Amino acid sequence: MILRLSGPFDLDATLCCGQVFRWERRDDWWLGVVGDDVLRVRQEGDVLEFSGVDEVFIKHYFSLDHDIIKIAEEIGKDGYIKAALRAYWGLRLVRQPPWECLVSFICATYKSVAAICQMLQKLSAKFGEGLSFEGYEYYAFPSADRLAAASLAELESCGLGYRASYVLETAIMVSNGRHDLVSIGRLPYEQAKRALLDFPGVGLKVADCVLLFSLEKTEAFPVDVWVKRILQRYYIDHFDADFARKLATQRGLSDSSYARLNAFGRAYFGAYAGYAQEYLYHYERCFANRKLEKGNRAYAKAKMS
DNA sequence: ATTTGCCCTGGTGT
DNA sequence: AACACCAGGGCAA
Repeated sequence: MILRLSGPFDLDATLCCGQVFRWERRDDWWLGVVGDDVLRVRQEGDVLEFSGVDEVFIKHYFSLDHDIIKIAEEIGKDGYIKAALRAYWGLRLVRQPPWECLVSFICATYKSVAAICQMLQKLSAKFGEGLSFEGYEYYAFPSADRLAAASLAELESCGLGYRASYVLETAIMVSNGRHDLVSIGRLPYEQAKRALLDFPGVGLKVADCVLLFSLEKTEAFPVDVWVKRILQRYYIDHFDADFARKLATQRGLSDSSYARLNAFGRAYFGAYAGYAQEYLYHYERCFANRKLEKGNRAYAKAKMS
């Protein structure tokens, strides 16, 4: 099927920016499993070609209803974010199934993206329902019920390490029906965040990722080591000297420091702070780090405000 | 209220 | 080839 895009969209950036882990490239197609559907997509200019699902699904999953131009005007507060917007223009948030998203980011702690992909792949192959699509075998992401019935050893065999018990306990909580992700998603941002913190393995950062990537809280602003670095490099003037020194010296990121950086992101970028976070994050990881030398980075900073 | 050490394991670079 | 090194945090002491 063919869909002519009416707004900016960059499929590659959208799938590579660290929000999803179960898409793979085969030739010039992207293949993914979403819920119980296997689908493939490719983009050529303003034409999106796809199969496996209908147009309504594609528009919803890739957030094609979001007005990127308006969002960019709203979050484009300075030269640095504008450069990121330019570099990956058309990057969009994906509306992921909440359960898979929750497990993904519980598994993501202290792991590289490649390792996260592998853990989720093993989990799906071991516990997920088999789905065949155009001659290949795929697996749906296992339900909470299925994972709740798994043993700790089985989960560990998927490479989860100490995350196995977090996933198991979380699966049991969801499976019991006492913690419903859809209901949590209906709460306002702060309340939904508090509710997510009940799950073992879910701290402030994981909660913000789940809120942003699957519960449609576009104001969520996850702060990981990359975002912390970005804020230190380009936005440090927005914080007092004491806090700046604290950020530079403390090893990880305490809850209070997290809360401050997170609050800044939401106050500064506004209702679509999550979009700002994704553009900044992807830009810093893929573009600024490699292609820009220190001189250019200083240049980018000089262009701010 | 904050800080510190530990958690498992696979990917990546040398 | 084998072997450090460490990664997109959370938790408990």
